[in-house]
Amino acid sequence: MNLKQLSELLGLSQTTVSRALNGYPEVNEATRERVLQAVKETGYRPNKAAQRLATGKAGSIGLVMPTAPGHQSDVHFGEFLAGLGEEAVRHDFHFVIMPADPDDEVAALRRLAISGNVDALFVAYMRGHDPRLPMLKSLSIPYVVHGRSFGSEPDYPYLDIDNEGAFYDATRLLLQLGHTRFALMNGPMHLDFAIRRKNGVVAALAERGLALEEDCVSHALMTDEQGLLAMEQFLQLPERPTAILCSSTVLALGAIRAVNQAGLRLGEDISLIAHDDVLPLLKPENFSVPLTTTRSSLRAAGARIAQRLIGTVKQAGPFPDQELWKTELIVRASTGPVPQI
Amino acid sequence: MNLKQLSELLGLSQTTVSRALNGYPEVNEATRERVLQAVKETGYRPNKAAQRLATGKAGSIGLVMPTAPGHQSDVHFGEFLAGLGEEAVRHDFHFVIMPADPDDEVAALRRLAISGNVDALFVAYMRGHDPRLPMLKSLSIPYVVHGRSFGSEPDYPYLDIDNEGAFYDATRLLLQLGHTRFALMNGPMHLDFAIRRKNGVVAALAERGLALEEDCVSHALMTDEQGLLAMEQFLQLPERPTAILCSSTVLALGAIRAVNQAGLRLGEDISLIAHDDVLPLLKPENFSVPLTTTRSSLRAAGARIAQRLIGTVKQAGPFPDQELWKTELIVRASTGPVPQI
DNA sequence: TACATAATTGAAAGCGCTTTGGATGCCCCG
DNA sequence: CGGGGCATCCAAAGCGCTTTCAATTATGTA
Repeated sequence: MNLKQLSELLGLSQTTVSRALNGYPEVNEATRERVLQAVKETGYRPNKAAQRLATGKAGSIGLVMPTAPGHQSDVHFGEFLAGLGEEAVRHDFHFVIMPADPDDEVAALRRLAISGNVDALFVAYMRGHDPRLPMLKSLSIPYVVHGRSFGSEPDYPYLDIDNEGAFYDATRLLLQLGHTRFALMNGPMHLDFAIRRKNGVVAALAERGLALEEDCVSHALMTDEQGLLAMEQFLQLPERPTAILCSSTVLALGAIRAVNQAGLRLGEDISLIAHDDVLPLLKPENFSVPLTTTRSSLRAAGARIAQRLIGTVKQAGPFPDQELWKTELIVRASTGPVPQI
Repeated sequence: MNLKQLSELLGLSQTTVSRALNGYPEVNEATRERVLQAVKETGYRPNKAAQRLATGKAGSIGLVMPTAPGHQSDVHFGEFLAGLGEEAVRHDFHFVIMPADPDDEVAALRRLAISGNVDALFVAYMRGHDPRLPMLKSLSIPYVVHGRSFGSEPDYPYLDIDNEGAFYDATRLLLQLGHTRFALMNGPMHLDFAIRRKNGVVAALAERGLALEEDCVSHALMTDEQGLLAMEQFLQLPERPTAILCSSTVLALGAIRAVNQAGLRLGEDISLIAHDDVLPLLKPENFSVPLTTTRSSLRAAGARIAQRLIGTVKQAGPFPDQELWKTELIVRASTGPVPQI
């Protein structure tokens, strides 16, 4: 059933039927009723491809999903998508997800943008000097970046959390508790948030004349396995750190295992603060020793970005181009005063 | 830059350019070269919407993502998507994800199918007598179901794991270890896999003349919180179960916390077997007491389903309509002989 | 009553691509 | 030397929708 058939059935022109369906005012209410009724009876649905071709609007936002046979799927991805979806469903928007080899992201994003398949793009996993940025600027499709790109002029639309501030605050708390030996379990070094978090730690330490030693920093994928390995390394250092900053609750999971296996007590021998993306799976308050965290909801960020993206496409008022969300520092039991030796 | 412009630039007809691009044989090799060269220089990309309208092929597979403000995002979803993506990227397929309120899934799926936006559908989270099945059958779009629907004639294309067999085997192992008091921590009761897993347990117990008491079964969302709660319930029963079957490693996470909090030792006082979907985040071998599991990779299932879906769309040979994957029973340290009292 | 104005409806022209059904020119063979 | 066969190429007709421009009818006013 297509528009033509439907309009013939009703004895109307395609024009009128189309207008009736799309809520244009210049159509008689009685006629509109008749059309709506017929739609209900026939189950007619407009062909999206045709609609898109005619209007240029796709009703969809596009994103690239890095994927490859060996590639760890990212727990955060699902949660973020849920946030996007929460908002998208209200506007009858959908997502076009282009899976792409992590090495091919720039090209994949480009293909997606030019395909005409999407109205707007969402971009994440930002790196320093991210090459996608100049490419996006040269295109004329709206986009919002989740995160930022260190080293690039911040003149692109983004939503980010204050990573530097979060880790600065966390470090200060630990300093106030008397800790002096710090370690940082970070995400992959090339990612923007990792750079900023490290800067936050370094800045807070510097205020006390302390430095962050190279062997007290790990950069790794955010899995619990890597957390375990990194913590094991830290625990073997001659000057074992007593304060750990951790870029994810997932890393913390492994780290805590290492702490336990070493016979140490979390919150007493070792203090740990992790960044919490509010993954439903891993609630810091549910850890056997509840975790002190810097918190910012990934899901909320997703919803907000969807709102901006969709709003822009629908030309619903201007949105702030740059947003920087503060994180909350929530103190639980994994932090305590530095142990007396 | 569109086809028309490109062809004018080349002094060729749209027909020829289109053919050159799509690999048709009736075009001079020299001409094809010229076209390809021009494409490279101009950066021309065909408009997907137009292509789709003309061919009816979208190069995409569609899925519905249940989502709502309160709705827990499912850890398994991301992993499954990664599996789909792994295969899709090879064929330049993408996904169209329609977020939908969980109560609106049937309608959402229908909209998605009729939209012309997708070539094939993927369907999951099957329930008993699932209403989506008759709807899908009435449409003429290819689809593959992940899981099955208890109570419906199994004449639809699916890929499922042998849930009943998995839990039957797991239960038998525990029986052999001498356990007689069993409990089952299951997923939501209306979901197909939950029904089958329960059946598996019941069947194995029945062979020994044992029954599964009602208060030894929990049905809940598969989060660690629910795992904790369910286990706490079990531990308070007058005849405390010594053998626990668990539908997910996520549930197990919470369950083990409850076990520890009660001062019991996993693998000694309490034996536990969990089903492992091979989530990268939660490796059973990394639990403080490594978990005995029934294993089946969600990611592999995703990849296989994508393969079938894309293969069907591309008419690349016939695929088996029904596939039932066996699970592996992997014994680790969370199971042991029944404790002597 | 006559005419300007508002309310409805339609015909037809795209949107950018694929594909059918010819054309055109060239080579080869009888 | 004429026509069949082949290699190339093209004009134009859709695919199913939106939207411009124009036509028709109903309404109101002087």
